[in-house]
Amino acid sequence: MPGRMQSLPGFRDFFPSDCARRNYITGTWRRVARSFGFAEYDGPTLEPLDLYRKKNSGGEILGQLFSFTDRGEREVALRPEMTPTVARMLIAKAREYRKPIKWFSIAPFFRYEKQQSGRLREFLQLNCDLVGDASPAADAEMLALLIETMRAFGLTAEDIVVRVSDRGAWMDFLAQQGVKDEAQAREALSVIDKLEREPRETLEKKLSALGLTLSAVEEFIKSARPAFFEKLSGNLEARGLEDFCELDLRIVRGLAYYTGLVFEVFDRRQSRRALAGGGRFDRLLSDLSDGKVDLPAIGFGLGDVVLGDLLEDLPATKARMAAAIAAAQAVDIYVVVADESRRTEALGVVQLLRALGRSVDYPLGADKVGRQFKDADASGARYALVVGAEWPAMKLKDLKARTESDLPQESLADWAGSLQTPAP
RNA sequence: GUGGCCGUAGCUCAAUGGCAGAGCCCCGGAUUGUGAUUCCGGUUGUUGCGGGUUCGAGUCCCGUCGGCCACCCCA
Repeated sequence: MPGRMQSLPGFRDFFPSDCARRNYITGTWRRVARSFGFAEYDGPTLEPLDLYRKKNSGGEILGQLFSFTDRGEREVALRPEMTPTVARMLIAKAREYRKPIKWFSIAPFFRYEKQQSGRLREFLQLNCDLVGDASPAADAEMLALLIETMRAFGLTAEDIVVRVSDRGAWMDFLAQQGVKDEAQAREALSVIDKLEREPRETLEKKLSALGLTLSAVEEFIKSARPAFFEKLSGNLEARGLEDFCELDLRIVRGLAYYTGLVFEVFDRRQSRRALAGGGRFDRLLSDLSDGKVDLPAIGFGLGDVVLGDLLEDLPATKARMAAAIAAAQAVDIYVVVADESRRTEALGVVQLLRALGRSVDYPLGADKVGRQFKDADASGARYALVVGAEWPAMKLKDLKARTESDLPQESLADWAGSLQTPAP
């Protein structure tokens, strides 16, 4: 195959079944976010490169940008994350919205990195942010939104875990240990972030350079119980969601702008990349607006790639997804034209059913009835409506129950109106 | 970006250095008013691409592109 005919590495074609799968995921995201009273927003796919050069993003993301110079000599980049965009939007119009501001977006993002399991160069992400409320209740609400989003796919507390940590507790600990400088604290957190990945000697060496010891760090992780966690647990317990959350101070996250609560969602069974991550960024808006807008905020991102892999791997979530995809691709009714001389009447039936909101398919040409029933079956239709010699009556066949009855023309609209519309 | 494994039909895969195959899918028929399961027939192709070794390469070698995995980091 000629190279130009292939999609670029890390980019996906969405054939109808892939599109149905994608819509299942994004539709579920949207439904749950709206159920929490969040409003959908979006921003440009292409942004000025400077938006990511400022200190708000982590350093690593700069090296992963799809960037180029446009025809107007502007340096631009495809967005690698939503937070800088939503921060700009919030700073521009923070005063127009009652607080707390609860916004979500579902959008494609781009990162130039070598693709592998769970990582592509273009991916979708749900971003949810709650702005203008620094209370633990706001933290709990965001965690509940994240958990409910996962639950909506059929995931349980046995499948996934939200590992919760607190950068504030870490900063207190570091200050207590004599790490006062902010740059040093950030350096220490990046070492702590690698606690499970690097050999002990390397960690010891890096920590001692900062005036810390590995044993003190490990003791803190083991025994510290930040006060906020009890409130969080209580709040989630009231919703029956406490089993999803665990305190795990090993989570610190790479991005520089996080200030307090941070969290990541993991598969409990397999070692997999994080499904979602987020945290509190109470100073970001102030920093970016030079103090003009000073609002606390908490948010998270949930990507479609690792989540999709997990949903495929678990039998229960896979079956649920397959059913949703089949339903999304099916039509409600297939009209069988059993007698070509009744095609005019059949088209009238099709037109009426569609006007009543049903999805309807039918043969464009004079196919044999057997062929039409095969097509009806393949279309996923629950019902076949046979228009033929008995007109103005029709035969109505329930393709699932394999039963058949008569349907007079005058009853058609009532019947169509009585059909159950499956939940989206 | 660095390293390892892999690349055969639309899909899943087979073929000791010796005639490129099977199943699924798709198309047609058995069946001119009844679909899940049957039976028959048909198209699957520059073996990712380019070079090399060889009488002969899907198979061995080199390069390249693509995929998977690890590192890095993260959704």
